[in-house]
Amino acid sequence: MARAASTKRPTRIQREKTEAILEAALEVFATYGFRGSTLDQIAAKSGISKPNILYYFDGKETIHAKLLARLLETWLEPLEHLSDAGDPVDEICAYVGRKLAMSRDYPRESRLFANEVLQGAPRILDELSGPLKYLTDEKAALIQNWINAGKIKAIDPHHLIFSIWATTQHYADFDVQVCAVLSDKADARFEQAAEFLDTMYRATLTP
Amino acid sequence: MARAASTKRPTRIQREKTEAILEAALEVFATYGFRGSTLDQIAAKSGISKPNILYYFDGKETIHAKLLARLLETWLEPLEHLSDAGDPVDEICAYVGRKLAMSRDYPRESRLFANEVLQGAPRILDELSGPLKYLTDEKAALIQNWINAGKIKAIDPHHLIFSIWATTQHYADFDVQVCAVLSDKADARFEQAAEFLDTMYRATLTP
DNA sequence: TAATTATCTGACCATATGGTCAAAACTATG
DNA sequence: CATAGTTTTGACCATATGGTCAGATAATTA
Repeated sequence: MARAASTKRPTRIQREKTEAILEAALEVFATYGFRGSTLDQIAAKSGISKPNILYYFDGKETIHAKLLARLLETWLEPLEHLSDAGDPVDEICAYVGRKLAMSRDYPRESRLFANEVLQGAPRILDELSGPLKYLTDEKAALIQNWINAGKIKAIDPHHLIFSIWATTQHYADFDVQVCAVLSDKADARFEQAAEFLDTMYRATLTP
Repeated sequence: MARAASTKRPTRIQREKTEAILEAALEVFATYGFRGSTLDQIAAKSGISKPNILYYFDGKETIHAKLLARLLETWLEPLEHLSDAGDPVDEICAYVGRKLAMSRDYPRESRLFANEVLQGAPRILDELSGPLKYLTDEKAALIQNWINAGKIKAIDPHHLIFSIWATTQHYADFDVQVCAVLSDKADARFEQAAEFLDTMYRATLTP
C-alpha cells in the first residue's frame, strides 16, 4: 500500500498529485500499452519524481488498474442510455453520436481500452464477460424487440452493436491513419464521420 | 548488419530460421506492441537462442521492420482489387468480404498493424501518408463516380472506406471482446459478421 | 577427409526499469 | 514559532533487456 493512502481523508496535495499522475499515466499507457510504458515516462510527463509517484501509488500495476476502473465506469454509459423512449432509429443513431463524441473527446481512454483488448484483455476479461456481456445482451434484446415489432429492419443486434463500437472507436484508435489519409481535409473528420455514420445507420435500420 | 545476411544467396537453414523467428516475432509484437515485446519472448517462442536470433537479424528493430514491410505488402491488396468491373454494390460488398476474411485468417497481422497505428504509427507514417493515401483517394474517386452515375447512394467515399476497415478489422483486433460478449455463440462470429456486414452495406449503398 | 564456411552458444556487458529507504524539505496547526 | 505530520528526493538495489563476442559445433565443399 502506498504510504499516502494510509490516511483517512485525502489532502488537497494528494488529490492534485494523484490526478496529475493519472493524467500523465493515461497519456503514456494509451500510447504504449501496459508493458511498453515505464514509470520514468510517467514521471517525466507529470513532472513528479518516480519515488514520489510510488508514494501515491503502490506501483505501475496499481496506476494502470485505477485508470482501467475509471474507464470502465464511463465506457458503458452511452450504451446504457439506449432505451425505447423515442423512435428506434433515432435512438440508435443518437447512441452512435454519443459514442463518436466520446472518440472525439476522450481518445486516450479509447486507446487505453484498445491496447488492453488487443493484448488479450488480461486485466478486464471478467468485466467483458460479465457486466459488458450482460449490458450488451440486454440492449440486443431491446433491438430484437424493435425488429419483431417491425420498427427497424431485421439485422443481427449484437453485430450491429459491434459495428457501432468499431466505426466510432476507429476515429480515436486509428486517428493517425484517418488524418494521414484525409490529409488537408482531416480537420472536419468528426463532422464528416457523424454525417456518414448517421446516413449509414439510418439506411441500415429504417424499414 | 547481421552476419547471416552478408552472404549472397540464403541457405535452407537461413530461410527456415528467419521464418521461425518472424513467425514467433509476429505473435509477440502483435500482442504486446514494439516496446512491450522482448527478444527473450521471441527466443522462447521460436526456440532459437537470443544470440542466434541476432545472428539472423540486426536487432529487435529490424525484425519489427521486416514484419511491417511484409504486412504492408499484403495489407493494401484487397482494396487494390476494388474495380468497376461488376455491379458497384457487389464490388464493395466483395471488398468487405475479402477484408473480413483477412481478419479471420490473419488476425495477428491485423493486430500488429493496430498496435503500430495506436502508438502513432511512428514507423509507417510515410506509408500511410503516401501509398495508402493515394490508393484510398483513387478508390474514393471510383466510388464517387458510381455516386455521380446514380449507381449507389450518395455517401462520403472516404468514410465509407474507413467504416469498412473499422468493422472488419474489429473482428481481429477486438476478438477477445467479441468472444466475451457472444460467449457460447462466438464460434459462428465470422459467418454472422459476414451476413450482417453484407446486409448493412447493401442497405447503405443500394440506391 | 581436411579445410572452409556457416551456425550456434555461454558468458558477458551496459543500460533500463520497477521498486525501496532513510533522511531532507515542506506544510499545517497547536 | 515549534512541532507533528506530510511530501519529496537522492542514492541505491535487483532484475530485465538489447546487444556483443570469442570460441565451440555443425555443414558444406574442395
